[in-house]
Amino acid sequence: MTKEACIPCLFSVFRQYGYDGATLAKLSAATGLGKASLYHHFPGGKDDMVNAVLGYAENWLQENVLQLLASEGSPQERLQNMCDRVNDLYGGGTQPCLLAILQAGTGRSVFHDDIKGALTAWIGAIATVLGEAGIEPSMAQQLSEDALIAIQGALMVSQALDNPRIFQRTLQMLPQQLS
Amino acid sequence: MTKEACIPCLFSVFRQYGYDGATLAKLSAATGLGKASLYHHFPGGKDDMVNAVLGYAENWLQENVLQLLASEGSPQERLQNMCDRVNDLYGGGTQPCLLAILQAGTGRSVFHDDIKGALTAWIGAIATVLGEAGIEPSMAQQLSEDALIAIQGALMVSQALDNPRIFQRTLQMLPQQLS
DNA sequence: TTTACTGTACCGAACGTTTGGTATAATGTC
DNA sequence: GACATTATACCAAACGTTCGGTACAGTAAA
Repeated sequence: MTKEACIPCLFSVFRQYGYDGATLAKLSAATGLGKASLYHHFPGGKDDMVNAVLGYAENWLQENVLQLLASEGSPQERLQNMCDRVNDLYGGGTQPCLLAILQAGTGRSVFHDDIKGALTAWIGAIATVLGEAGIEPSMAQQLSEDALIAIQGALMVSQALDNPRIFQRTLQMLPQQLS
Repeated sequence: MTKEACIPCLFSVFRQYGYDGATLAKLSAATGLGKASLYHHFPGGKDDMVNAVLGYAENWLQENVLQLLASEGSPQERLQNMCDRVNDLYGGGTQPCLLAILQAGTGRSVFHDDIKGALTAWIGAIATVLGEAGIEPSMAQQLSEDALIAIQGALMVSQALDNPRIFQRTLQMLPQQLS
């Protein structure tokens, strides 16, 4: 098990249990590595692992969402493609958001800047697409924020109500709602 | 310090740090009570405290939101009043949501039914108002879900971006967006 | 004297972390 | 090719700390 290969395992534990809930025992079981082996790859401990997982998530976002938003095709097509990727990312509304669970609560603020940066980049990428669709910048910014509000809110409500359809419906309405 | 009086203190700790992050040391410091005193009032330990805090929150919701939605006045007025209360509840977008932080992550599911019930009641109360405004039931239900999606999503995005204005703007647009 | 409540001391268990060391494969040296 | 050395990946066990929780003596009020 190489370091790169075990990061997705750590990712799934952190996004399911959050920082405090993700114990070394769970992380060890998920990766198949002993605690000491985890410390071999991540000398900084849990914080080091979270940083690696956040980098992994940001990289995924960059390659699967941001690049796609900046690619060819009509704005409507690109937004629709983004929704498809987002649906995969969150398991059709059944999987929590890593950024959301690490952000939850104002208590821990160590990873706040990372989360803020990732969300800002995401919103900016959508705003650029909307700008290319002829929407004025301030309105494009606001609509992009609304898009992420809808995604994150629908994720929370869907999981609280045990109803992934709410999330899927929200994603489905998103492209036309943005124009 | 009576039992009732210390519940708001427990509330603020749980909604700031979540279940795992709310240690007995923090709960003791916030209430000014020793551990023995906390266990005198809440023999069931942390779970007991969370249940009390959830009951407190549900009661607050009932008296400050649901009753208001079912009161007199035009639908628009009642929805506007709800938004004002919600703005207070979440400190203008600076305070996390207890339900959201306890719901975060699929790991812990002990309080899931409580959270689901509270959210369902809230959505139902909004849907009733929209019904009285002449909106057909299925559409009213969907719009009400969208309202909670907007509230919860805006709360998360606002706090991640350090920008409470996003939350306030969302709340401000909510009444007209529902009709 | 009874009842309600609280502070102190304490417990076992679980926590994140460190230590000491093994197995293996690659690298340098003769 | 044979051998010593180094680097990497890994683990069992233990470390000190903090966790949630308990036992008990003491205080205050009725």
